[in-house]
Amino acid sequence: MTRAPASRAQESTPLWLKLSSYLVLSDEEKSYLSDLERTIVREPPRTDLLQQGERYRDVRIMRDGWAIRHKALPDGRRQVVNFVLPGDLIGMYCTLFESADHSVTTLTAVEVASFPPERIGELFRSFPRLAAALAWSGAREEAIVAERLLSLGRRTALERTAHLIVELLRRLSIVNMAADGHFVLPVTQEILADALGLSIVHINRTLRRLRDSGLIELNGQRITVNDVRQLASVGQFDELYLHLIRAPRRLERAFSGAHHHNSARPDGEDRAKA
Amino acid sequence: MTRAPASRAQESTPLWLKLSSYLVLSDEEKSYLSDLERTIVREPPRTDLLQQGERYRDVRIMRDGWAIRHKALPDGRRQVVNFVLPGDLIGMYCTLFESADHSVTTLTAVEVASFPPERIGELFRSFPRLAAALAWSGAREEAIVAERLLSLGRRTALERTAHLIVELLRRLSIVNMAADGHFVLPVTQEILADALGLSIVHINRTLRRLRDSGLIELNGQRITVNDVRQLASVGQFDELYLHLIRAPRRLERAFSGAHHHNSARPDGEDRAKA
DNA sequence: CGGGCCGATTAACCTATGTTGTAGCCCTAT
DNA sequence: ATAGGGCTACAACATAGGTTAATCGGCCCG
Repeated sequence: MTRAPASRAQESTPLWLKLSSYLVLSDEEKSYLSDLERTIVREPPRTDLLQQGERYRDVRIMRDGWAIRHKALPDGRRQVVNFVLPGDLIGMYCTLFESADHSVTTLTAVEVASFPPERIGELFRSFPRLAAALAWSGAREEAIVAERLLSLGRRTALERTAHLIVELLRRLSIVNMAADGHFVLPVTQEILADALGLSIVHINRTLRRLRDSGLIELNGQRITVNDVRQLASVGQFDELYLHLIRAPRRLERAFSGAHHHNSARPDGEDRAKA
Repeated sequence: MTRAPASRAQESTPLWLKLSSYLVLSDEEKSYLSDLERTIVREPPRTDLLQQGERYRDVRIMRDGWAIRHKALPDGRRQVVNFVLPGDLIGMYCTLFESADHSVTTLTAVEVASFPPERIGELFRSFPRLAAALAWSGAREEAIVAERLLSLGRRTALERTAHLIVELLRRLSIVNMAADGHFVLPVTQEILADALGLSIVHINRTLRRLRDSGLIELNGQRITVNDVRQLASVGQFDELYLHLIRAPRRLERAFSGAHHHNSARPDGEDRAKA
């Protein structure tokens, strides 16, 4: 996790890790990013970071902890749209709207950075590659929601559940929060049910089936995936939609020339992935 | 709806109509937009404009006709993610990805404009308000998908169906394609089923119930909504998620002063914005 | 030590929705 | 006009998943 190469030893934040999986960014871009994460707030579990119908203010970056993005029907039925993990942005677009159409609620204690939306404009003007990386992150978020739509519409309960577990595993490993198939899932079965469009009882049945078949193990909030490949196949998981591949060449080309790097050797950048 | 104040009388394209519902745009912005729609292609029904897994090229604007954005599982099960209506963009973000994670297929004969992705960069530099309007459009698209997720996860078949009909009615009226509650729905029941995560038989039953209760009428592809209010209430439709309200004041404020309308040249890269 | 609450678990039962199969309609092609 | 394809329609039956309700184990708190 520690990574202090140059004189100015910045930590690698989850957002940085995530964006780095897409574009190799320069030290200058890194320090701008870490400046965006300067203002940090801590919140306890079960706090609303954003409420459906509410007017919106700052953009936020999840640095540590979990949250859910969810929507509710007037009669209380609820759908979890997505999980907000470290490195994810909250309310990136809400500035464009008069009010939010979803809520964001913390599951654990969290650490979030927040900055005023004007800085997005500044970023687009001065750091086009960073801007592209952020746009990528936003587009990926939509792709995840679309894939979940496919799950709810066309996958069975077992498939959906398997699919979600593999997705979380993949997303968490990018930010170094999962190692050899196990991670902490700070989530009640009710929330899983709301994420997968199932009843709480049926999620329970489904998890039992997955456990009985030896595909996963659960001890408290720790989940262990014994055979990722097989679980992925049960869930018809195809990671294409996560777009984990580096930026396409044509895009890199579009930026070369626009990009003024002095310290960031596009080749040398040893990625301290692990 | 006609709006040709200056010498150059351009037609109002659907995209223009849609963006106008969000921001009042200048004539200059309008003519840049219509320049983007210069290259026009016509395609017959059942044509793939984009295929899952395919590498992506140009950004496209739907000018006339209907298409669907859909994803498929290896075994053929399919989910329609969204309907692409006139004024909608296709593959706006796909440039950022190596390959597309969904397909887009025409339902009717269509007319689409297409332009190379580099122009997006140009647009962001020279026409920040237009850029914001496009970003709004993209964000709204995500909001629609999230709302559909809520439908599939938590609404019953009847509710979902009612909800979708009201949504289409609203979206079409923005681009002047629906009048007093009726519009053309160029869609088979199979496609409706794939959009709502239902079987074709059950969609049939559900439409029958809606017809029997007098809420809608169907003659061929023409659908008439007799009582929008009641249909909306059946579907628990709350239009908040369509974000049809004009841009928030704070955003307008951010742009006033930033907006320089006289030089549309791509080099007008002066530090706009506050 | 004893309540009380929250979440997980399971059983028994129920229903919304899926499946299969058949029929009819309305195009268009020949 | 006839045949075939695509779509709608609907009946009969099957089942995945929902509902209700009861139990159990932690954990907090007095």
